[in-house]
Amino acid sequence: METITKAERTRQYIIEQAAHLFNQRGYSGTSLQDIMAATGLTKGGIYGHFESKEEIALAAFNYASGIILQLLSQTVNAHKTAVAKLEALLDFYKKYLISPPITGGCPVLNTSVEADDTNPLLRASVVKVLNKMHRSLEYIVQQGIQNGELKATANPEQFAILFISMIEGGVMVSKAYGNPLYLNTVLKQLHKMIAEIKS
Amino acid sequence: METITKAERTRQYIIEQAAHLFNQRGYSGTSLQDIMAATGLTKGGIYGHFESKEEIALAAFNYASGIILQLLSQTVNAHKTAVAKLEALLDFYKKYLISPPITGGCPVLNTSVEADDTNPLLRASVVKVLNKMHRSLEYIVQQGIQNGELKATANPEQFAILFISMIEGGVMVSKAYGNPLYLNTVLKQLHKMIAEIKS
DNA sequence: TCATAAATAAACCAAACGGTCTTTTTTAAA
DNA sequence: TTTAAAAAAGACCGTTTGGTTTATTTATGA
Repeated sequence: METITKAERTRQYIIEQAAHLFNQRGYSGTSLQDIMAATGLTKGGIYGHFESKEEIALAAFNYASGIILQLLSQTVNAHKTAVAKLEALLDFYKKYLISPPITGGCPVLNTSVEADDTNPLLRASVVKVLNKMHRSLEYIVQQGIQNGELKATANPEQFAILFISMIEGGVMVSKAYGNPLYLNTVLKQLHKMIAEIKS
Repeated sequence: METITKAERTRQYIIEQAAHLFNQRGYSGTSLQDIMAATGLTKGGIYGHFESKEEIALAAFNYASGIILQLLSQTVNAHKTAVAKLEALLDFYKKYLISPPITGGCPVLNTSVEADDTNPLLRASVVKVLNKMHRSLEYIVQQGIQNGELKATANPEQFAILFISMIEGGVMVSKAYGNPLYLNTVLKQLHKMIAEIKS
């Protein structure tokens, strides 16, 4: 019989609450008091599950990025052809600003910007997630080429790079403006770019 | 005779030092102690010129974004044709990662991500700068169309949106990876897109 | 050169910070 | 139902936070 201890549940609960806080206010911008208020736990209760604020932040980022990766994976696996997979990803991001899975926008983007100059551990986690996204996109295009679905001249790596950069940029600018126009325009352009590599 | 008081010089000096700190560590991640250490001034010396940390942050962002806007303006004005202006901008950003004008990457990107959920004043400043960039790009394309240099079917607003989003995204991902590949690939794509709207 | 105003240093403040420790409460197996 | 173990509370720690105030130094126009 598999036992889920209270401790495991509480630890997970802290991670979930903290993930939303960190994603909105950043690592430096989130205090233990904030986490205490969000969880309803006291400092002792929290530090029974983690031994530092940084450990919470790391776990929170892994949780948040894990959710995104899982949703992306579901989206991709729900379709068979490369083109359908890619278009489904565009749809996924279209809904991103309206109802983000984690409050505060893209955790990869947010964490990356704060951590790249200051927190090597968090930065390493960000790179891992970006790599997973990159490889997944590259694979979709590669398969599409092998199937004859996409032109043999299509460049999987280049496509993956453009896909990720454009979407992250679109999310960032749209979030700054509080207006989905930027992301939507980027998504339309990506739609065109997909059409161009269809064989 | 125009007098530059010591106070004005010191105030400017504080702004310049703080701009680099804020751009690397963020607003919450930068303490008064950090600014004291960077300037060599004590708290009293600093607070003689500013009345809060937020006022320093605002001035620092305006300084940093002002430098970027000025460099962009110089780059644009150094060329006559729309295509030359746009290509010069790509060149400018190609050098961006190697030798950023302000340490820590793009102040618009960095400030936007930290401020969008937490600091309305800073967020408003970010939006102003993005608007200036947007209008400037739109104008270049509009002029290019009027000159007959660019196709009449070119969409100035759409182009401006893609230009900004793609570059910001490329900068962010390249910075996270510590590898210029992402930004360079985005710049190549923008080069293609410029070629496509040439008449 | 001198007086005055500007600029800075340094001591000081309360509040908030991340983190620890001991006591109390809750959980869950016997 | 008892009891040992696990979890949480809450008081406490030293440090750092942003910010103020007063004293002293430095710049500057008359």
